[in-house]
Order: sequence, then structure tokens, then C-alpha cells
Amino acid sequence: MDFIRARISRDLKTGKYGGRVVTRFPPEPNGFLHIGHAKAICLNFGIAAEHPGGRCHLRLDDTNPDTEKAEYVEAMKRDIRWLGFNWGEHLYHASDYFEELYRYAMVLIDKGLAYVDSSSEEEIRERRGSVTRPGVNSPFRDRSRDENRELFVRMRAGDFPDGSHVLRARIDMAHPNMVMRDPLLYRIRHARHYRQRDTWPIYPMYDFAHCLSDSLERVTHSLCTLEFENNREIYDWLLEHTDSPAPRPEQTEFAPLILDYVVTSKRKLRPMVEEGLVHGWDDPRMSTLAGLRRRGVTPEAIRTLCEMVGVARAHSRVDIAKLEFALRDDLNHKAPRAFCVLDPLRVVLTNYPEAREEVFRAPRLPGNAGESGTRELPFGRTLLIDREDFREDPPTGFRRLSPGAEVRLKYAYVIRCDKVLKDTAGRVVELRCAIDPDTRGGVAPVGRRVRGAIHWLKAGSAIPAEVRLFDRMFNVPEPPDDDLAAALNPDSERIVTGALVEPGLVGTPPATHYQFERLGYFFSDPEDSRDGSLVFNRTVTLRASWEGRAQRATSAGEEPVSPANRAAHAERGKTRAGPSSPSASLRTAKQRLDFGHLARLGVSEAAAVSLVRSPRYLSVFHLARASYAEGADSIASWLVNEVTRLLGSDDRAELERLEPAALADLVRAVDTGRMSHRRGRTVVAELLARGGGFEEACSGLDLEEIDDEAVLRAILEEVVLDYPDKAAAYRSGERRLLGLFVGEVMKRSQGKADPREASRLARAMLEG
RNA sequence: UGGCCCGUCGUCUAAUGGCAGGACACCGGUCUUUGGAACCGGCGGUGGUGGUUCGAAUCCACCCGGGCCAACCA
Repeated sequence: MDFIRARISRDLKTGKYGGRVVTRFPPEPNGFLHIGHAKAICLNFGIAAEHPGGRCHLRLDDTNPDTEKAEYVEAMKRDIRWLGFNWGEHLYHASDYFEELYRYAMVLIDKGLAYVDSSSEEEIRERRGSVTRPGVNSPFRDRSRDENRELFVRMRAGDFPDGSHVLRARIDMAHPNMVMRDPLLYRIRHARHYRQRDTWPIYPMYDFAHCLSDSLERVTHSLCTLEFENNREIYDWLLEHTDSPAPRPEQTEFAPLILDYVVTSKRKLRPMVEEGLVHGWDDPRMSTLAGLRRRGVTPEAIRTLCEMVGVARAHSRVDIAKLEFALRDDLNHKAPRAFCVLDPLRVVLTNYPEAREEVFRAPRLPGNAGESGTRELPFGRTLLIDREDFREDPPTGFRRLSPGAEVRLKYAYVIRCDKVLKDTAGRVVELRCAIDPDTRGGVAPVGRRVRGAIHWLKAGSAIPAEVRLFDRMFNVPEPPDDDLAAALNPDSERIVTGALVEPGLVGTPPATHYQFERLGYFFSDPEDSRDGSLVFNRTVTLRASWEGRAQRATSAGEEPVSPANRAAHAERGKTRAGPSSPSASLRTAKQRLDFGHLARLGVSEAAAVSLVRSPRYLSVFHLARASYAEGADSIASWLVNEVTRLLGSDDRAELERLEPAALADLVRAVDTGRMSHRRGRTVVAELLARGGGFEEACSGLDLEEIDDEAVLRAILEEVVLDYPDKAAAYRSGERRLLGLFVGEVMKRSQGKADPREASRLARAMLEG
């Protein structure tokens, strides 16, 4: 289970949202959905479908009138449905919330948390500062409530021109998170909105509209991609200060889907369409869902890809081979087989009578030979094969046709090439071959081994087709934003006009999948293919074959992992300037002073550095030390290692509750051997969760510890008996397995065993 | 010279302090009327250094590496 689903299960368990699971997919209708969106769609709609009563809203995030169009909304709905998801009645538009949003803005103004800034765009930018430099306050920041109110009302009334005023949150211009430096909430834009027409001269910004839209829809889990991490702070701030109802939606970020050699950004895709680098949003080379669909990629394959990729927070880049795998896996069992010759070469069978004609049957799908599952292939004296399947000078290992060699014409005969005919330019124009009548139906007599099998068509019976061969659109894994055109693969679209397909394909309707045997999966173009003139798009080749592999190794882009690359990888992360000490990272004089002091008290460097950075910890440390002076290092260690750990993982733990004297008593008890370290942890958790003194905490806890050798030995023997192979592995040197045995003892004793003793005994038993 | 986030086989991802596992890719084999499919096998990983712990991929610190943030875009 991924971390988001785990989080939702936890919320379900704690009842945080009363058992509700509401997600949303919120695209801005300013372009077409692409494969990157597919991940978000699968995640949001997938999660909703997994929970009874779960919902996923489709919300068009249409707050920018300049870029949005109804046409894009329709395309998005079509693409989501095609992917296999349904929003039911939950179709929403952020623009429908403009009135409520406006009222929320008024709430902030009334609280003195928002103001109208009349600075110019440049001034605002300048005063924002930079990532390393704090911003400065706007001169309009301290306008009165009444003035802000009046100005904002007039902004809405359309009294002001574009850019003359904005509404901003009043937070902190020196905030380390740039997003929090008085973010813009509203801007004036006298533009026609595709839905609201001319109703509004002001439009809310993303940060303002998004969290409140989520809240208005009672969304529980607002999932977005990693680049919005910084925005989570304003998301929470706005919900809190507009008094939005609890329980509030929670934003969680996950890694976007990034594919090698593929552009997944509407910002990059749009210019490609507008500048004519491609034929449109649905160009089969495009990563848009419309493009993929037109190419023949199936929704099942895209969903499988998303499952394979998973959901995590680590920045990742997915190998396109994963999509190809999912595609072939899907198409393999649903695409009927057919013969297609891309580059015809004439073959005349010298020992086959001119007048003779046969019809062979071949399975539509492999392993399916029944009458209804077969197709008919006419055969005659003159055939066409693919030029690629003949080599006058075959490389070693070549299994197809060459002078004097034999090859199997699938489902027909084994033939031998006797003669090669060329034109005056030396180009091969015809092959003279002989059939072996004993191999009729393509079945070779026992003991006869013919390695190669090729596809073919009977001349005169084949029907013409246009075949479009697509390759990756870019030559580099990560095309640069600024110069997409330069990264373009000039051979990404190869149109073969003289191809031929078997006669059974006459009248193939648009949008039909085939596997052209030995060539790949193809899809009749949904737009351009018609009865009299078939057009097929190559969806994906068959898995890299002998020749495919050789080609791929030399083709653009691929960079095999060289030993040098490996070495570089291994070197990654090594410290260049030699080992540096943690204390060298101390920045302020005060920290260095405190550090020196702690060091003199005997506190280890690692612990001291941590304490010095946190005044809260440091003060607890000093107070605890006052009642256990000789335990300075131990106290520091407990504070830094154990208390931090609990504070990070246990919601009930609060540093403020910890009484320093209780900590001191605890540490002393462990130091003197009165209590084991493990029990000490249990106690410290209690002190953090409930407070109180050391003895008091102990008395409320079951601190029983089994250190009786006979009891432990008995448990251990049981464990060894249950894991004989692991015991043997341990004896033969797998020392890491000790953890398994000790862990089992801990489990079986409900955590009461003394692990130190158990570990000692386990070692003795297994080694002795 | 800021804040936040992230580092597990080549790639993606599990392991919630106790056996580092799966998928894709790659390599090899069996089979085969697709150099396909299927089946079997193999290769290969916790960025580094310390610390805490009986025990660390997991907790702490530092270092190294990567990403995001300075639109009146989302």
C-alpha cells in the first residue's frame, strides 16, 4: 500500500472525517490532459472507488480567463471517461464559487488579514525579496479595514483598470517560505471568462481558490504533485483564517509521473501544437491522452503503468519500457494477427504452377485454431515479402532468406532462394525460389529444422495501406523547456505509403487493433483511415528482437551503463574534503559557545550539536542535569536520540510535558543498571505522553522483564525449531539473522524478554 | 548566502527498529510456424561518515547528491 492510502486508512481508523473519503481531480482547462495527469486520475478516482461511499470530484480549476476554453473542458471529460473513470454527478467548476470566494476574501479583510495593494506589478515583485533576501512591506500594507473594504468592493464593481490594484493576504514579508510573503489573492482582469462571461472583473489566484474550493466541496484528501509542497503552508493558513469548517481538507503531495523522452507538461505541449511541430493535440506522437488513444495505446495499459509505478514522494523518472510492457501485455491477447508487408520484394516460385492457387488458414490469435478463429491467406506463384527479410550477404546468425538458404513462409511452405534478380542499378528486384512440397501448411517433416519464419502476401490479392511508423519524439530523455525544437527526433514519424496488408483487412473500421506479425501492434487511424484507403498507426513494436536490439544500441539517446558511469555512481555522496565534524556546521557564536560548554560537561559531539540547535531541548537538558550532574552525556543522549524519536512518531508525545527531574531519575536508573534501556524507553514514552514523576510513571506501567535464562532458552529453542533453515544459515555465517531470532523471542514474549540476554543466549545456542 | 522536500538493484517500488522482497530492463536456458508470447533461471541495491540501540534501509547528527520556491499562472 502506498503512503497516501496508508494515511487514508489511518484517518478512517481514527474517524477524522467521519468515515468519508472525498478526493478530487482539479485540472485547469487550458490544454489537453497528458499521461502525467493519468497518474493523478488513477490515484484520485482509484482511491474513491476503493472505499464504500467514496467520491472523486472532477473540478475544473478555471480561475484564469485568459487561457481557458470550453473546448478543453470537453476534451478532458472525454479523456477521463476513456481512461475508465467516472465522476458521476460530481462535476464542479471553481468559477461557480466566485461569489463565495469573494465573501471569504471579505472575511480576511475584516480580520485585518488582507489588504488592497495598489503597487505596480514590478514594485510587488521587487519588494518580495528573493529566496535569500527578505522582502519589504508594501506602503499600502497598513490601509484601514474600511478603506480595504471599499477598494475591494470597487475592484469587483469594475471601477479600476487591469493591474491597478490587487488583494493580498497580510502575513509576513520576511517569511522564509516565499509563498507566505503576502501572497496575492485577487487580481483585476477585464477579460471574458468562458463560463462566467463578463460577470467578473476580478479573479482569484490559485492558492486562494484551491483550498477554499476543496473546503466548499467537503473534500477530505487533496492530493497534488510535489511542486505544490511550498503551497501547503498557505493552503492551511487560508483555511484556518477564513474559519473554514472542520474537519478541514488536507493537502498531500506525491511525485508526478515523469517519463523518459516524453514531455509531460501542458506548458511545453501547447507550443508544440501552436508552432506546428506536431499535427495537433491528438498527434499520435504526443503524450496527451488523445494522442496516445489515437496511436492505439489502451486505457488498460495506462492504468497498468500507473499501478506499476506506484505512488511515493521520491522524485522519480520512469523508463518508457514500462509503458511498452503494459501495452504489449494487453494487446498480445486482444489484437488479432495479420500480415503486412511494408517494403515489398517480389518472390517467384519457379516450381509452383502459374495457374495454381491455394488458400491457407492461419489463427487470428495464437493458440486459437478453431474454424471461427482463423483467417484466410491466398497463395500463388508470385508473392511479396518484406525486403528486410532478405539479405544477399547475411550476417552470421541471420535466420531469414538469403541466396541458397531456406526459410518458412508462415502457414504455407518452406522455400529456398535459388536466384537473385537485379535491375541495372544493382538493386534487388526479384527472388527466384522453389517451394518444398513436403512442407505444405508450413509444417516441416520431423527431423527437419527451419529456423526462420517470415510473413508474405500473394501478389495481386494484397490490399494497399498507408502505415505510419512512430518513434520517440525527442532525442534526449529530458527535453529542455527553452528549445524543444532542437531536441526533436526528426524520424519520429515515418510514413510508409506503399505498404500492403492481407485481403481479410478490407473494410477494417477505424480504431481497430491488429498485430502485424513480426512487426508490432498497429491501430487503424480513427480519423484518417477509411474503407477505400486504410491507414495504420504503429502503436508499439514487438519486444526488441535480435535486429531491434542491435539497432537500438546504436540509435540516438541510449547510453549504456559504462564501467566509468558505475564508478561515478559508486563515488556519489562521498565526502570530498575528508571527514568533517558535525560541530563545524554550527553557524552562530552562541551555538559555538554552548557547544563548548556541553563538551566540557562530557557531552558527546553528536548529541551536543543537536542540543545546541534547539533551545527547548537545551533548557530541558540543563534542568535535568541539575539533579543528576554526573549523567550529562547520558541525559543528552536520551534527549537527542529517544525523545526526538518519540516526538516525531507519537502524536501524544509533547516535550513540554516532560519533567526534567523525571528524565534525570530515569537516566540514572538506567545508568546504574536498575532498569534496562528498553524499559527506559517505555517509561520515557509515558513521561512524554502523560508527564509526572519517574516513580509515578513506573508504577502505572507493566515493566516486567523476563531475564530468567531457563525461560528464555525454552522460547529460543522453539524459535530455532521453527526456523531450521535460518539457523543453519546463521551457523554458516549469516550473522545478520541474529535479529530474526531475537525479534521472534521478543514477539513471543509479548515484548517482555530482555533482548540483551536473549541475544546472548541465541548466539551461544546457535554457535555453540 | 534562505526555507521546504527527496536519496533502497540500471529504472520504479516494498520492508512502519528484527530474514533487504517484487516489477520493468538486462543476460542465459526450455519451448515455439512471430528473433514474438509463455515458462524457468541468473545478474544486481540501502549515497557517505559518525552516533543511539541487543539489533538500523528505518531513529539522531553532519557531509555529499538531487528537486521545488522570487507569475497579477496553476
